[in-house]
Amino acid sequence: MDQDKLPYDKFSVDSIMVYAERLEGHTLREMTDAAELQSPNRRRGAFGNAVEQYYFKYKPNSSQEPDFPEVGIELKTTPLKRDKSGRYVAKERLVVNMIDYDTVVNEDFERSHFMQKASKVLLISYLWEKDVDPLDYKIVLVDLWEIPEVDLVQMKLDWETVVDKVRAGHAEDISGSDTVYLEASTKAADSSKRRTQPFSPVLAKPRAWALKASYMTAVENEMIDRRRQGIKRGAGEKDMGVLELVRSRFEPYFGLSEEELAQRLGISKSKDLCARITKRILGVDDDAEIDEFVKAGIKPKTIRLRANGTPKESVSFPAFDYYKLAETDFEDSDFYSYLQTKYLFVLYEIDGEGAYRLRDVALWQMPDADLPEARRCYEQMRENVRRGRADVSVGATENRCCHVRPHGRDSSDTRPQPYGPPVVKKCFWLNAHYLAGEIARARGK
DNA sequence: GCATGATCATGC
DNA sequence: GCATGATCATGC
Repeated sequence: MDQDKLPYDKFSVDSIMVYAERLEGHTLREMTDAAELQSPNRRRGAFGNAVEQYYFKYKPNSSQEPDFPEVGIELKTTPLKRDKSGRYVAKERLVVNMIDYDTVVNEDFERSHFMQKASKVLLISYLWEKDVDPLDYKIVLVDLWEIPEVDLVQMKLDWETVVDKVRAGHAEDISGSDTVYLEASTKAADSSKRRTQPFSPVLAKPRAWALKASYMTAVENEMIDRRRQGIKRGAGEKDMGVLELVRSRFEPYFGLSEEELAQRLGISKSKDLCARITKRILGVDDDAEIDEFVKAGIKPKTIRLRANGTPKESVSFPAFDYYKLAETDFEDSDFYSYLQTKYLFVLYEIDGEGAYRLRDVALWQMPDADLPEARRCYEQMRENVRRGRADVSVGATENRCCHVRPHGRDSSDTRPQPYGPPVVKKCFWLNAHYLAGEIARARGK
């Protein structure tokens, strides 16, 4: 391709951005002469390639070089979709670059390969819609993105969590659930592809640095808001990772009983006392403060522990729909998305007098290694529904991680099932015993 | 102490 | 009025 014919000055960030921003509010069909994309929807990345090839007029490459090498800018296209309430959410994580286990162990975060790739990104977000030709995706946002100061601390913690595992010779134990904003996400699901690592003979899955979807959702919405209002948000002075920030909020209240907390925070004693205490301590009423939380997609859960550290109760999720269960694969299910969520466990422990005292907080997400077991529970219940036996649950003794149990107003609160009579509402629960181990692990870190 | 069915209480 | 998070109650 003839360099002289580029419709922008490749040496000028401004020129590139002015040209790029013309895309906003339009589709590729409107803005390029691309008549068709080879087998649309078929190939992943068809949209991104088309942007590079037909709009910016350069050949897509997968080399180490930035896409705009003269100014060190990386081009990233990424899909947004609308959730039930019409808000934009990132459809997927944003993959940055492959992790080379052999070299990453010698890097430091600030000068890492990841930071080189992620430090300056021309982000193009488009609205993904089912059954729509990629040429007709509407481009929602075009902006230059750099990792915000306030996010660097957590990002670095995430990076080091992963790299430390490689340094310890345990690249095969890396899990996407280890981290908060940045994750080491698996590439190539098929088990034939495995990579060597420097400090162990064990082969590990190939992984790439990626910004989590929940993080991208926050980033993109913030950019969209900012563009709409034409204002710049001043960066705060947060110097802590999410867990440290949250813990520091809770710390003054550790050791207090529910009654003492209620009194101290001016809340009446009720069944959702713990939830309200959590809200109050987190300062949910104050938008700016919970920002960190939303960005990380973290959901609080109250758990009361017995003296031996076992939760008094299992933890429930929303009730499921029997029709939906019958026809939805595990990976596409709500249950799966609940398990892909990071939770803040707010832990109360019973004392000698039988009063529950706020003891600790811990971040938890189901480890990838346990997903197959959860999947087994899901499939077993799905099978029951397909046999017209939604009344049959999956017992806590049948599955190491989770079980199925009623979850309605009362026994008359039923839902229809596809092949049998209506059955009381049910949902998936995390086994109290499984949680005991997971909580110990999460707190041990 | 544990498994499981049943129900409560609040917010939206 | 329902969905949801949380907890109670019973039987072994």
